[in-house]
Amino acid sequence: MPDEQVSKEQEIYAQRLEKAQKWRDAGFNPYGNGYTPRHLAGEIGTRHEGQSAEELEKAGPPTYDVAGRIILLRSFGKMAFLKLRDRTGELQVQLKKDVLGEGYELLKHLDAGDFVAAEGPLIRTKTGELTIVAQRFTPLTKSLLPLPEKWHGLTDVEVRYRQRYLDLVANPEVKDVFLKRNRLVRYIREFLDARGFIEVETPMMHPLVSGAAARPFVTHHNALDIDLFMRIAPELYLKRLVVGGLERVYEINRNFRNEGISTRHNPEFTMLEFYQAYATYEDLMDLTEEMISGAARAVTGDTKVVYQGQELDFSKGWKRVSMADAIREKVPSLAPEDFQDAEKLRAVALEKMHVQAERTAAMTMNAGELMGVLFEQHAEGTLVQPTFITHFPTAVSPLARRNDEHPEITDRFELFVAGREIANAFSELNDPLDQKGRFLAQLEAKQRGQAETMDYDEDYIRALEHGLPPTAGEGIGIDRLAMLFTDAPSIRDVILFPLLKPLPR
RNA sequence: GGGAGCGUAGCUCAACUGGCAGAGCAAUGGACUCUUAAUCCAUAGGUUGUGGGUUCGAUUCCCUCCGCUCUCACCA
Repeated sequence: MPDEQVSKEQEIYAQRLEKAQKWRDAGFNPYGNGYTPRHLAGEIGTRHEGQSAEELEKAGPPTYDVAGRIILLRSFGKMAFLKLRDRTGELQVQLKKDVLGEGYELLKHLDAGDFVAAEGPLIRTKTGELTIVAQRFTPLTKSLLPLPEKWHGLTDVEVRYRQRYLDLVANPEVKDVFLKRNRLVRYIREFLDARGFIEVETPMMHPLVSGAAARPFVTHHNALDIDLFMRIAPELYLKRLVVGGLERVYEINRNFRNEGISTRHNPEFTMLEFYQAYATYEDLMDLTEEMISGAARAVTGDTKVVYQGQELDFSKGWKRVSMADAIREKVPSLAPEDFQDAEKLRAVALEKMHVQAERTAAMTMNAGELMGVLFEQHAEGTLVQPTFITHFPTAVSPLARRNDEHPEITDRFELFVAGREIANAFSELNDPLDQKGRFLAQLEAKQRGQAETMDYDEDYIRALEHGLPPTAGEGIGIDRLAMLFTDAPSIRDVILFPLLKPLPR
């Protein structure tokens, strides 16, 4: 590294190291520990919100002791204002030479980004801002790197995701997103706990690929010398627990799918899955309305939520439409009986397929699979308001119970909002012989070249043979729900550390 | 993986048709005891993502590679 060519960042770094030394010279460890502030910025602000300068003065100004990061620093020679931020809010601190005496010299060695503590009486300044006049001032942690610019903040999305800590400092609204996400998850836990569900944790590393149609990550255990799959879904484990008598269980945890990344897909994402014995998929539609409309209110304050410019109404009474009807609404040429006719469905599906690989795959699909394709092609994206789509083909529902009247469809629904799948639920298939056949059909689909298929899970069949009570289960994508409630255009905005390609070196 | 776009100072952004790389904030030195993007004076800060090519001359045009964004495919 050439000595003459010192970058700006290195220059600031060196300057700040020197300032840290000045702290030490003044008797303060720039990386010390053990200071416990007695008050919080936000609480002070709330408590004295309505009080004028005179009222504060008359009552005898209360003394407060706060600590936080300096996010703004303005010096006027013999006086300076700092703005401190802690976890509850921001508060201005005034440093005065005539109050602090020698201690005021430390000001020269402060930067925006440093952590400090200040103690003193609370006043209102001439411009009306609540301000602690520091009588005691304690530097706590020296920051060696400069903060992003105060006015424009940090907008480079790559830096925002890679260095989320900087994003949180520079863009306070980011914190609100994750507070809302936290409120969402807490609401769901309280909702399910109140209904007698118990929260469990099932394996993340699976010997088999099961529970969903997706490509897995493969990992290896050294001591056992076996390959394992990062789970794509917890489904089969949770249902084993229902077999064991845990009649209402849920898990909120990560799933991993080795697929593309987009504004709606992160390789690891958070799913709620819950299972309720003696319930049907129709019961779960009611429960889902209750839970999600309640969550909308708990998180945003209203059941009407504006997402990317369009109002979504989560008030109960959502539309319930069969998949066939949803397709027929967009493709009127299809008659109800056509959904048994693979050739007819294929002809319609091919109209919208232009990639050769896609067309080739369509050639071997059966009627049920083609119906799924047609739904995605024509209907899915148009479902803006919360809508339950029901009666999924059995061919694309390997774990769902067949409908009693129509065995080619299942007792299943998915919830769509803003054109996206948010939830997937069904009455569980608890007939072990039928389940065997469905697993075999998955193997057959794999033979045909479908990459996303489930393995045959012998132990799961054995569990079913011991008896799974009539049960309904559901999975809800927490990240996507969080997107809707925080008006986030990208899933990366609701995941603290989304997966990015590592930078070279 | 395909397509489109982007990458300039620590941050936010300029630089016309190819002609001396600039501003604001941040930084440094100075003035200032009530600021709210404080103000004023001065100073410093760059291998224009990387590597190559065209050209008298490249931030600008072409190609390689790296990263990001959007989009299609896959999926939730």
